[in-house]
Parts: sequence; structure tokens; C-alpha cells
Amino acid sequence: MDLQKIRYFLVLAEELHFWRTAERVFISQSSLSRHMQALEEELGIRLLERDKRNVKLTDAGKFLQQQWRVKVRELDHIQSQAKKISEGEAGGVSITYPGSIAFKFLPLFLDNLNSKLPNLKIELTEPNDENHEKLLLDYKADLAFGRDRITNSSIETYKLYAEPVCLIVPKAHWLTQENFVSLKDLQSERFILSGLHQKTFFASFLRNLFYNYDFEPQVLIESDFGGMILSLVSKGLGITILPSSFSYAKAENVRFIELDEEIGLYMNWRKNELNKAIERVVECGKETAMLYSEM
Amino acid sequence: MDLQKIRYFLVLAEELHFWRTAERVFISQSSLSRHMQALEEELGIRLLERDKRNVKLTDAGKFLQQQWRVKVRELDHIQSQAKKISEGEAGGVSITYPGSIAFKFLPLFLDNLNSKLPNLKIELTEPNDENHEKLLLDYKADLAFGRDRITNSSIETYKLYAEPVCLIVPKAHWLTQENFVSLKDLQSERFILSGLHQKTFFASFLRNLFYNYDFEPQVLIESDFGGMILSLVSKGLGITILPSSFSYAKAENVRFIELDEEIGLYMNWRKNELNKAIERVVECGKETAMLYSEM
DNA sequence: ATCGACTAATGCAAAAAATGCATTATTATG
DNA sequence: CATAATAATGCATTTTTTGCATTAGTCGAT
Repeated sequence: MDLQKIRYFLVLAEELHFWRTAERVFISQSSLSRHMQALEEELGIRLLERDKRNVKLTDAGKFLQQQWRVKVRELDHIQSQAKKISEGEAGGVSITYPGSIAFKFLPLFLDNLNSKLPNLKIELTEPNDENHEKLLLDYKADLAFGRDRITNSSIETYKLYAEPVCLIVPKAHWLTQENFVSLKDLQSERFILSGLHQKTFFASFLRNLFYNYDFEPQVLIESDFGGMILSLVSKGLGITILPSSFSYAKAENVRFIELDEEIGLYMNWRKNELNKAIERVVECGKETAMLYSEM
Repeated sequence: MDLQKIRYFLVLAEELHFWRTAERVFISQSSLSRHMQALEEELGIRLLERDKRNVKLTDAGKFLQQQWRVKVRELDHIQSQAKKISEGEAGGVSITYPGSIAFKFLPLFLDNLNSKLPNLKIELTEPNDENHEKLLLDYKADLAFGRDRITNSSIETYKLYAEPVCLIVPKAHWLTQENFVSLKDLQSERFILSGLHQKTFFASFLRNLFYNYDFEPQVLIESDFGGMILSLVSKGLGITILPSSFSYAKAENVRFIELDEEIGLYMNWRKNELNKAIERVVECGKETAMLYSEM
């Protein structure tokens, strides 16, 4: 069975019109017609109800449209992943990262990486839901920087460094590193936090933090995007808690106050990976962490 | 890209020998050789390292073997599901069920179903892990009988009936329906239970039960298979708790003592299902439940 | 070093499949 | 009833696939 036929079918299932479809896929109407006949024949399944004027999908056709659409995408994705493996250091890796490292560690890392493997194509994404584990296992990502260690037997993990978590207040705020005693004193403050209800590691870290200090913060605004939070704080709309990495974001009019708590940065990637470029990228990550820690 | 080529590749990736592979797939060696060349060409990916004497997979080849193997299976499965839809009431449905209903409700249901839809092919499985939800969503099952209601927006659920949960003891045991007061009196008894650590609904039901009566049972033996548990009880190896349905299993030498707790039986299936036979099967299930309740 | 056995690739001719044009057959519309 | 629309089909042409026979490397035994 030819995948091409399936692709044609998927277009036809959208268009429901042989001529337009034929045009869209650059073959003649007659060829398309015969492709569809052949496909139905091969499967032994009626896919289309044709009267001489209209085309519509049978139930089985609708089902196969839904299912095939997904699988064809997956097959394409698999192929592009295989290509990356095939091309090794001239290929590519796709990397996910938390927003906090975008200002210092990540640029340092990319710079380092680029000088070591100048031909490697790099694809960066900052995932919203931080489900790194799934992204790695589905080959949507090859290397995931994250705030937590993934515990999965087919994923390798490495701690790069730890950094303090900071309370961030507007410059004009009464609180300073010197007069800061405990989070408990901030019960009446308004917080801007990244979605506490979320399942990300940082969200659960925060929940836990407030739980330990035994109070519920007044959350004024929620945002997943650290840069946004920072800018709201600088506008005096509230205070927040973020990893100290954000101090490199050059936000104006804010003050960072270090807490006792620390948060780690981890690097996660698939074990037994066939894409050999990734090993090199991992090495480079470890090296960058050294560099970073010494700065 | 022809799926057939991929199938050939998967065989070749196992055999690593063109002649043997060609024989296994009933084509000539030359044809196979050219198929593999064409496949590599199309993908732009080297799959095989050939010297004149040996064949082995490249890294990309290994990757594609792993991934394609899965996807090809999935595509086949999709196709067979489409076939069932296409054939309607002359097609088939696959049904999962918990062991407890195998003695009375299920035979009644199947009998009823068979008289209503005599051409329908039925595939029965008793899943170990009871992850009905996933089975339904992956189209591994079309209708799932289970002890819990699945709450998923694309799954429809219907309560068939509720039945008491029973304590089951050997005939010679001192405990009877009359002298039974509370589970608490059974702290010193030895239990044979279905794996309490499991994630099945019945396991969590049991955990909850013991939690409410505020004691931890002494679990002597664990088994997932109700029939086995029953036979162990009849041999005097311990006592157990199971849905009262098991009383239809005609186990010798055991006594059932009804508890106050009840447990339901639910029927779950996909919403907006294209396989029209399933609607009829569902109806039939509801009808059977009426019948069953009146008996 | 030489020979023979083994194995993947290739030249070639025959067979099969796909393609597009022109045409047909059917149906909806005015 | 004429017309426009549209999917299927006959047919000649082109492209692809197939298997046989052969070639060309490679390994191992002598």
C-alpha cells in the first residue's frame, strides 16, 4: 500500500472534490480517481460514497481520515528524526529549555556548542507544559534542560548546577536583602506567580515553599512567562519568586532578594541514543556548566 | 513511499541477509535489492551498510526499524478497525470484562447479543491491568465492562447494576452471615486478595474498605485471578472479599457473607463511535442488565 | 597465492502499473 | 429539455517493477 495514496486520500477527504484535489496534488483527475479505487480495493473497504455529482466519506472513511492523519504525521516525524541521526554532527538536535536560563546559561551554552560543532543545526523550544519526559520519549526533543530530574529508566539525567531562588520586588519596595527575615512576613503582599495549579516542577516547588511557610499567597496575576512577570513587578504590580537566573534579564527597577532555598538545573536526554551528535552536545552542556559555575 | 518496502525492510533488518529475506517475502533477491535502494533513495537516508559479504544496519536504520515496527503494527490495527466499521453488524466488536461477571452476567449478555446480532463477531479479553480507558481510546477495545465509571469526555458510561461485596470463607469457618458483625473482627484472619498495590478500581476499593474499618489485613497470598482466589479459599488457605457475582462460580466448600458495601458494574464505550454495531451492542447490554436485575 | 563458495549489485527484456487525454455517463439546475 | 458539473473509463504512452542470468567483490580453506 502506497503512503502516497493515503496522502491523496487525506486531501480528498478534506476537499471532497476530485478535480480540486487532483489539482492540489498535481496529478490528473483520472489518476486520482484510479488511485482511490485502488486504495479501496487493497483495503477491501469502501471509503467514499460517490454519486455522479457528490463525494462524501463513509464512516470507515471518516475513521481512517482521523487515524491516518495522525499516523502520517508521526511517520514524517520519524523520518526527519532518522535524517538527523543519519547526518550526525552535520544534522540537528532539538533542545527545550526553561525561560529562566535564556539570559545567561543558554547563550553561553549555544556559543560554546557553535564553536565545537559549527555544522550542527539547533532547534530551540520553550515548552509551556514542561512535560519534558514525554517530549523526549516521543522524539519531539533530543535534549531537555529543566528544573527537575526526570526519573525514567530510558532517560539519562545530569545536574548542571544549583542556584538560589529569589524574591523579586520593585526598587521602591520596603523589603531589602538586609531587612528580610522570613517569607511569613509577606502574607499581606500581592504576588505575581507562574500558574500554581500547573503541573510544572517550578509550580510544585512554589506550592511546597508556601506550604512550608504555612501560608497561602495572595496571587494577583498568574503568568507562565518569566519575562512578563518580571516586567509586571518592575511596574510595581506585585512581587514574585523566581530563580536567581532572572537577574541576568536586565530588568529595570527591581531588586532581587536571595532566599535560602535552592533550585537545580538539570539536563535530560535519551539513553542509548543513536544520534551521535547528542553525546557531543551533552558533553558541551557539562562543560558549559563548569564555566558558568566559575563565573 | 510504499509501505510494502517498509515491510520488506523490517524483515531484512531482522534477517540481515538479502537471499533469505527475499525468500521469506516471496520476491527475487534482485527485486529486494532494488527495493532497498529505492527506499534509501526516497528517504535520502542510508539504511544498510553492505560490503560484498555482509549486511548490517546503520544507526538510522536501527532507529527506523524500531519506530517503523511499531507504526506498521498500528497502521494494521487501524485498518482492521476500519474494516469492522465498514462491515457494521456483520463486522465485529471487541469487549473487555472483569472476571467477576464471567459466570452469570456475561454469558447472559452474550446469549442475548447472539440472538439479536447473529452475524456479529465478538472478541473477548479479560485485561490484567484494567486500564479500560486507554484500551478504548487506542481502539484496542470497543466496549469495556468494568467496576468503575470512566470519566473522560470522549467516553460514554452507563451503570448496569450494583451488587453487594461479599466476604468469602471456607464452609468450615466459624463466621456466618448471622454471627457476622464487623470487618474489624477479622484482624487476625489471613486474607487472600487481589493485589492491593495495583491501580485497578477493585484494589483501591479494597484499600479504602480496610482504611474505613481502620485496619491492615494480613495478606497471605495475592492473586489477580478471582477463580484462583476462590479455589484457595475453598482449600481453607484463607478468606477473601469479592463481588457477590462470584457466587455463581459454583465453588465448592465456601460460604458467601454479604457486606453492606456495594460495588457497581459499568459499561463504557467511545462517544460518537462510527462503528454502528456498537450502539446495538450497548442497547443489548442495557437490556441484559434489566433482565439480570429481575432474576 | 589460488580457488571456490557466497552474496549483493546490475544489465536486460518482459510484464505490470501509472499517467493523462479525450470521452462517456450520470445528475442537478434553470 | 438543454446545460453545466463531475466522477468514471477506454486507450495509447510512459514509467516502474520484476526475475533471470551474470558480474564483481569478499571470505576462508588449502
